[in-house]
Amino acid sequence: MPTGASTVRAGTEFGSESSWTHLGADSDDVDGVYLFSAGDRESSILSEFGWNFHQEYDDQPSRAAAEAEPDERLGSLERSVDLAEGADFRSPEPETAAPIGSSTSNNPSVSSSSSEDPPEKSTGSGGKPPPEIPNKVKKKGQKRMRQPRFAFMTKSEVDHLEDGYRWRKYGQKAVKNSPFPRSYYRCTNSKCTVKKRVERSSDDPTIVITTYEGQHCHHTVGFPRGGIIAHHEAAAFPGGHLPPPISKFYYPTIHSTLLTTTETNNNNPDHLLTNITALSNQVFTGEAGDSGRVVVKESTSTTTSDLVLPVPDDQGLLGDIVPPGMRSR
DNA sequence: CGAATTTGACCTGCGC
DNA sequence: GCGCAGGTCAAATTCG
Repeated sequence: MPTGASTVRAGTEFGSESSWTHLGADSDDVDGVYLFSAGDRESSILSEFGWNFHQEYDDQPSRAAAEAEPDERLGSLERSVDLAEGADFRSPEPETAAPIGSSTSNNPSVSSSSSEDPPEKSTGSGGKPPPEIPNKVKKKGQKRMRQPRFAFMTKSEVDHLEDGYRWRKYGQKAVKNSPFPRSYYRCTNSKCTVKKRVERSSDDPTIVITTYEGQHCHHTVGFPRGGIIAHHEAAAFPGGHLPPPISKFYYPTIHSTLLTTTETNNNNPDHLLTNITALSNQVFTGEAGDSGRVVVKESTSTTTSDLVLPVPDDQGLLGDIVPPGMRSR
């Protein structure tokens, strides 16, 4: 039983408030160093990435809205979101064109795309259409709009990571060039259209790639344990309806532009190493520090900077991972 | 018995 | 237009 997470621990900050502090950036585009520390910053940081969550959540709408700074940020955000296009990580940018910058003025990509999807989803969600109403019709002439996506690469033995939401599997498909199938899940909340895809990397079977699409319109149902985290996450991701309110070590994902590879070792909880890979080919490598933070170095062809990521208490670290055999079903 | 999962079929988008 | 691959549906099956 894993306990002494010397390298990774901390948590206190998590218990209460938290936020990311931008310590500095080496380059204009690159994120600088972010420190998780106080409460308000988070929203600003989020806005840094273009996330301005203020819709539907009364919890902290004012704050989010107030601090949200659309404009410039949005650009990158949306781009990242698009880049995150999970389906195929090989294809750099599926449809970057559309959303970027277009409706950014007021609605972050998130809302813009969602506004677009709902209608489509409604019919489609159900999916597809009852035989009588071919959705082809509606699709005609209009390219299917996708909701923002976030992809996470998590090193884990478990395919389906606990993220505080309830999911219902609605399909599974064999993936080309990969011996591992891809599973499709949909949020069980009838009003929620969020979907997620889970697959294992063909390159490294130990890596689980989870792609979230859309935004939750409700709170998490709660974590198996360590509800605080869930709550916290919700805070970290304004509105809590962002796809990523997942396990603690998904923090890096707050940087929506990144793909994260988090390694969790049930045998050695002390070892929580996170590799963050930006979709833009920027490579991040990280190492757990005993200061309760994970320092992530970003290596790009042009610059290098550090990202200091918060690491929750060790207990929780593994707690969110559902051990094999413990899966809900 | 209701809910969740499995799985083959069908639909859609895209490249050739 | 055709074929391929991804995505979704929905009936059947399994599970709690």
